[in-house]
Amino acid sequence: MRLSGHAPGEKHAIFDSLAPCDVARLSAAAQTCDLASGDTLIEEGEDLDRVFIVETGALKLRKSTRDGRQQIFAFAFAGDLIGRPFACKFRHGAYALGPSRLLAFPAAEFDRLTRQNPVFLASIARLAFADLDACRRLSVLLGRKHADEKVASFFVELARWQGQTSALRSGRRLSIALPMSRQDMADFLGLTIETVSRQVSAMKDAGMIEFPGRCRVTILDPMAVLETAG
Amino acid sequence: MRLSGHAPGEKHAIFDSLAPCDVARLSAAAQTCDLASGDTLIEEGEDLDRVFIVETGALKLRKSTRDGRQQIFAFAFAGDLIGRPFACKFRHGAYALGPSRLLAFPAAEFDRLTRQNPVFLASIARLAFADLDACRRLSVLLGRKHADEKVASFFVELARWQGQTSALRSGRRLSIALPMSRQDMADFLGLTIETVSRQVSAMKDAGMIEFPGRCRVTILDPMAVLETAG
DNA sequence: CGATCCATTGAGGCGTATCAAGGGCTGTGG
DNA sequence: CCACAGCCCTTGATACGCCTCAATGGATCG
Repeated sequence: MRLSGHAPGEKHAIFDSLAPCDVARLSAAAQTCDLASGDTLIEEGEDLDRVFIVETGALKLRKSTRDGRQQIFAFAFAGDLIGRPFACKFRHGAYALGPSRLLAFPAAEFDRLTRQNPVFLASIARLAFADLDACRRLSVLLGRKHADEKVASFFVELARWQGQTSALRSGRRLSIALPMSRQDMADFLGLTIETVSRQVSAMKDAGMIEFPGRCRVTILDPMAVLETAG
Repeated sequence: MRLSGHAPGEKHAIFDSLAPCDVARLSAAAQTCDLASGDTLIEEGEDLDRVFIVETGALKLRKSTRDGRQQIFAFAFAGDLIGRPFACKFRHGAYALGPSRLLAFPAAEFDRLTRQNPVFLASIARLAFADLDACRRLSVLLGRKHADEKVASFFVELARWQGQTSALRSGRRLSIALPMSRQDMADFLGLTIETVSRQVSAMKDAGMIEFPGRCRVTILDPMAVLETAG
């Protein structure tokens, strides 16, 4: 995986501020980590001794209550960072949605970079603020939206995660990868799998979406989806 | 307000990394901002041309849907930062819960400090990560907890906001300021005011809490509250 | 081709929202 | 100091949306 030389828009442009010697040092310390569908990358409460960059595939980030109810608050796609500096424990689990490959860096090495390279630190801070904005949007969804709005919002977010927001807003039909199960959608939206299924069927019947295959969704009427999302 | 010389634990220790000349420059640019109960500090979508530090009082941070449903995702107390670097718009409104005093700094000045002082930037990043953790806890609450668990969790968070977490976990009775209305609690918990009122009454009847006055709550049985919070 | 897992659909119940009325602070003015 | 007004807050009755439980349907993989 390239650690530098990315376009400014690309997600892991975070490494572009690094000096060549730091890139070399990081690359030397990096380990590749392959996961199969459903595999656990980290469990809630595990020591944060490594940070990860998703290279291919997708993961879900999830917290649980003591009695096993689960809430997904984010999905991680290629280029996304899992882990952070200044922390000693993961406060959430991370699980592969499908076959995925990640790069793992020692947290100590990562922390050193944040301390020595302010531009790198600024990139990390920007990521944190972006994650915060996403989580606050999720709060509005979870606290104040109805099931139909939640499911429509899910497809809007799905487009965003894959850099398709402007394509969606253009109003033209749009096909997007859907690597997560109905259960994952339910755990993200604070619903049950049955309610998600019913709402998805309703949107299908309304001609807003269709499913060319299990792992793909086509937004037939982006404007209607955006409108329903609220 | 002192901008430096704080104990490491204090919230606005973020300014402690600043050189004396930067403190002087910030102080010179700072304006005091007094709000009465219910006043608007900023509206959703407003230009982020200033950042604020809460000096006294408390505020609610809130997002709304187009049709007026509201979700509070955080409260800001003395020492808390409202605003951020690297941004051009507020994505939320901020409203005073009671008489409050804030310090306002030009965003440009604030941004300059983050660029020139890596230790200051690191403090801001730590704040962002702390806010992110809080918002993720809120996601679990909103998506997966029942009304009774939500209200109990609210009192746990209330203690946390006021630095009383360890006092709460000690198990001894504890009196905390409650500057927000039932409506604010409802808007934070994703409930209606009536449901909040019913759950609060149930906790009162169960001997878990009591109200010495409208703006104060006494946790009579911290262990029961923590247990109910889940 | 069958087994398995995931998704869909249906029936019924529960929890929270909604609608409506009454209670009790709190602050103000007589 | 008391009376009154206004605003929160509380409590009750009912409705509705989502959850739960149950069975069927359909895709994927051995």
